[in-house]
Amino acid sequence: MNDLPDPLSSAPIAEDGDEYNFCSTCAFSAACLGSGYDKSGLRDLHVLVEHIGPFQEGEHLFREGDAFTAIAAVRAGAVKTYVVDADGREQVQGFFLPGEVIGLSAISRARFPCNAVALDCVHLCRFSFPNIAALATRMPGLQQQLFRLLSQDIGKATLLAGNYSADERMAAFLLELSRRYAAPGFHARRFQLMMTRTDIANYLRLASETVSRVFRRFQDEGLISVQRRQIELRDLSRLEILARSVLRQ
Amino acid sequence: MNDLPDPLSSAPIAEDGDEYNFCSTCAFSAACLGSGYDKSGLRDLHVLVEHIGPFQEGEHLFREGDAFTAIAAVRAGAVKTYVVDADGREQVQGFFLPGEVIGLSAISRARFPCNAVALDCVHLCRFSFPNIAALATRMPGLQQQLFRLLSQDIGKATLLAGNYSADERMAAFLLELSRRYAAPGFHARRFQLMMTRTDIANYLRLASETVSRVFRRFQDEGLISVQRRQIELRDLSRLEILARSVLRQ
DNA sequence: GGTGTCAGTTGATCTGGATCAAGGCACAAT
DNA sequence: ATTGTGCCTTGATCCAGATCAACTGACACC
Repeated sequence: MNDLPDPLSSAPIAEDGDEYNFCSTCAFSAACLGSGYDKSGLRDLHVLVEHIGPFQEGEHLFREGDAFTAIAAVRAGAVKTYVVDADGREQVQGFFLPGEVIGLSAISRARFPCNAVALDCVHLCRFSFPNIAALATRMPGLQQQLFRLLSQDIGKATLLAGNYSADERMAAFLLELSRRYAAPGFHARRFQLMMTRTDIANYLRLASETVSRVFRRFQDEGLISVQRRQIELRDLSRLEILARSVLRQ
Repeated sequence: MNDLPDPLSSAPIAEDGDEYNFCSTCAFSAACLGSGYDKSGLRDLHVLVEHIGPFQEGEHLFREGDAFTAIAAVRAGAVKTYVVDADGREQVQGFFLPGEVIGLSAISRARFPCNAVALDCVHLCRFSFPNIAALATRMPGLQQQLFRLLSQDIGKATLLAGNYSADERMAAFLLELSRRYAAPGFHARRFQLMMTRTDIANYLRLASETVSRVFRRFQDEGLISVQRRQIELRDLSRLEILARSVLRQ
């Protein structure tokens, strides 16, 4: 098993006698706790958070074309976003782990450009976008955080756009997952894949058979150990060499 | 030749006796002219614009790793952004035409994640990012516009991440160029490619030979007519059918 | 225990596009 | 005119990864 920090635990923030319970995975906590925040803004942010869920495995959080009203941070569980192309093939656009923010790509057209589905039991922190944008005008730290998150997603999308081999993609994918699991305190080298081989394949633009074969070869070469969905990264430095073109540093 | 609107012309904006000269291609004009803007904000935005250039063909606007201090809208000319991967191969990330904004992907790390080079004679409108962000706290319309632009770029990057054939990619590329040329008033169906076949290939993750062959085949099939870098789209509806999976609507 | 189902594996074959190789074409410098 | 020198085209061959097909293994339900 993964060693999991309790994903639903909250971090109480004492402030002048008031106390706000931000969930520990909320992506905006940092912005709010940053220096120079507006005290009443902190209260407002707390008020406009809505804890929603649980969503069961397979349940949709939103669908392509739905009106966009809110972004959401994952509190617990994992989410897959995808579109279905003209020929009915699924293109996976991304996976979202605890602490990560979903929905930023919907801002520009005010509609969700993709579907989002729970890969296991998912809890979210929901933020009305008009409200959080209004609040951001009073909290420069929050505005900065939003700009940062949006900008990060551009970079993330650019990664898998590159022209890379199956091995490079897979190594980058595993290291990326590792980094992102480690961020909120999960184990960096042993983790549970929450998606099917087919999902991974659709994300990396490979066939699922190729995913199987690369896993097998990586295991035979001592890079990883994989058993069903349990992954252990056994040779980070060789994985990093494989992934260096994709991850660029 | 393309029929070009004068790219350096300015749109004078009369406002209570004051008059500001925003260049006609400046991507923020719209935000500033939207309802509910702050009058002094308009003045401030005007002040923080810096018209820079010209950059000659081949000259770099910035390089990977450079400190990020400003975003820029293209006033005239075309820009290519790219990275060079571990094996020395160039990966083209995007092309920027008049009216489009460069540098948004640099916000999150405060450094440019790529190189930008002029493809012909380029003029820019430069906006200090700290200043424009500060101004955005007073002009909700400007903040919205920034969010929109950032969000749009996520979608743009997601497009070419998909798993598409050479024909689909090329058709989508041509239609996308057409749409983007048309936006600031250029001819939508006849235009000049400003980049080499190799650039297009690196952008679409193809070999330049493949780009040549697809052009030739598209021409033989009556979809386009191409002569050196002069392109004419001759059958938009068939191109749209080819591109429908990529462009998704 | 049987049997359905879905996820994953493994092997055999096929193919889209890459790579390799050889010219061609437009334009600049001598 | 001659000789570059990029850029582009065209043809021949190759190969990474897709596709097709058969099978396995885990788990749920009767």
